Amino acid sequence: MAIPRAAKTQRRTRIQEEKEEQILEAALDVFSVSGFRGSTIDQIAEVAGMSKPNLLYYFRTKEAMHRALIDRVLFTWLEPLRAFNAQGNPESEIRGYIRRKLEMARDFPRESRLFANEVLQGAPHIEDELKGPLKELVDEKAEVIRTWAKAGKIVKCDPYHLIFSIWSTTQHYADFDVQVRAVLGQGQSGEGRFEDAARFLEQLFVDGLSVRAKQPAS
Amino acid sequence: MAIPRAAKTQRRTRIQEEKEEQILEAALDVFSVSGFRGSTIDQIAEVAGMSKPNLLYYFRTKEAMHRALIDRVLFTWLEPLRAFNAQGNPESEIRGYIRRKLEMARDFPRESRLFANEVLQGAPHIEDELKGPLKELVDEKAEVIRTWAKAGKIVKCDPYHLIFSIWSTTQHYADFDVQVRAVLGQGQSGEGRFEDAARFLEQLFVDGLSVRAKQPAS
DNA sequence: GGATAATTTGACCGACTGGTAAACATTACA
DNA sequence: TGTAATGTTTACCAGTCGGTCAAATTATCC
Repeated sequence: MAIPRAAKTQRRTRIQEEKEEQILEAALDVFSVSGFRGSTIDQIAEVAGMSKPNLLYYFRTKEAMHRALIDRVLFTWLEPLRAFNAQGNPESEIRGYIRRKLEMARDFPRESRLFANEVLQGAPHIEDELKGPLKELVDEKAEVIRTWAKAGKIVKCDPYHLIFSIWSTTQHYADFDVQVRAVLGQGQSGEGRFEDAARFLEQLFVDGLSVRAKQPAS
Repeated sequence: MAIPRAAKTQRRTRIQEEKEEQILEAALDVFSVSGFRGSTIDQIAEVAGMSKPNLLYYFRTKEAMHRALIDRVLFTWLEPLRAFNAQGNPESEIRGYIRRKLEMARDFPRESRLFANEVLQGAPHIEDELKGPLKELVDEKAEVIRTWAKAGKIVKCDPYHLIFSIWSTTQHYADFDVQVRAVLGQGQSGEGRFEDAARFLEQLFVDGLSVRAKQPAS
């Protein structure tokens, strides 16, 4: 009898490990483009090169595949914000955060789009994660930024909206990639656009928010 | 015989006008949440309070409904950018553009999400519009910004990425509304968040990019 | 090599999908 | 008021959906 699905002895066989990886890879391809409702198990099966019942042997439902993907992505997606260091230099911390987020948009666009699709459609599967772990992490880092501002190390601004704007500007290059390419045209659509973006965002956020280049009140 | 669907005499009856409006309103509700593939005609019919065949009497296919919506939204969505005036004062033009975009995110979030869903999923229905009219408009306005920078009225920066960052930061409040609310928590989730966002974005873009508050090279 | 467990598949199910046909109801207008 | 055009609905269709099942195949371990 076959019951497994990562049950019984907790230990997963080599095949289980490989196949689950293979399935999640395919699921990421499909979910990141069509969202949960718009994706079908058949599509994922075809991309994964396996039969549909075989997918359902490893993940009981379509929702279980999505869930597994989301959990994995959510964790790595917050890594850059977690690395945000209160003891560091404000300017280089912000610069580093932007750089890392932009690199993730470049190197893991599917993960970004999966997340964007989910939030865009009302986050029906991850509302708890947003209100819990995410909010706590942002609250913590916002406090750091506020402290820097109070100490005069950085211009005074709303830390939450600062974080939102860093999220949106960087993820834009993954989520709205088609639009960015269309507007930039054939010329600048190579990977050079990420370097241009990095330069611009650094100028906008770092130069714009650092205190040293500013007068107290114009 | 019934053939109409806005054919024959071009002139649309009162009923046609009303019903088509009613359908598009419902379609916007549904498409903006689930995207094209994830939405069903039955859902739209239920929201519209009409029978499915009745919808299909006014719009032959699901695609036709989507098309009609996209066309309408695309036009109004670009209005703020079109209003961007080369003769105006750079600072107030940018400020005004941000304000208008933010107001649209607040007042027409469904339209923003419809568009975001479409682009996110690879823009299969609007690629031509992006590469044509949109690109031309952006090219034109980018040239304006570049001129301002050359004349020293504004800090030198990549005009395309400036426009991208205004798009992304403002639309973020419509597209990622659930996330924004979750992070801000019960307290700041009222409409006040748009005022806070406006204040922050103005600070970031206007103060950050204006020349007068900056030293030439720190 | 054989028993046992793990894996894979084809056939299938009921619910739902986009869309059609044709009968029925309503409106506009002479 | 009659009638032709317009608008609406019920019943239906073929294809797809998520998911099940039992049989077949393969890996594992003694």
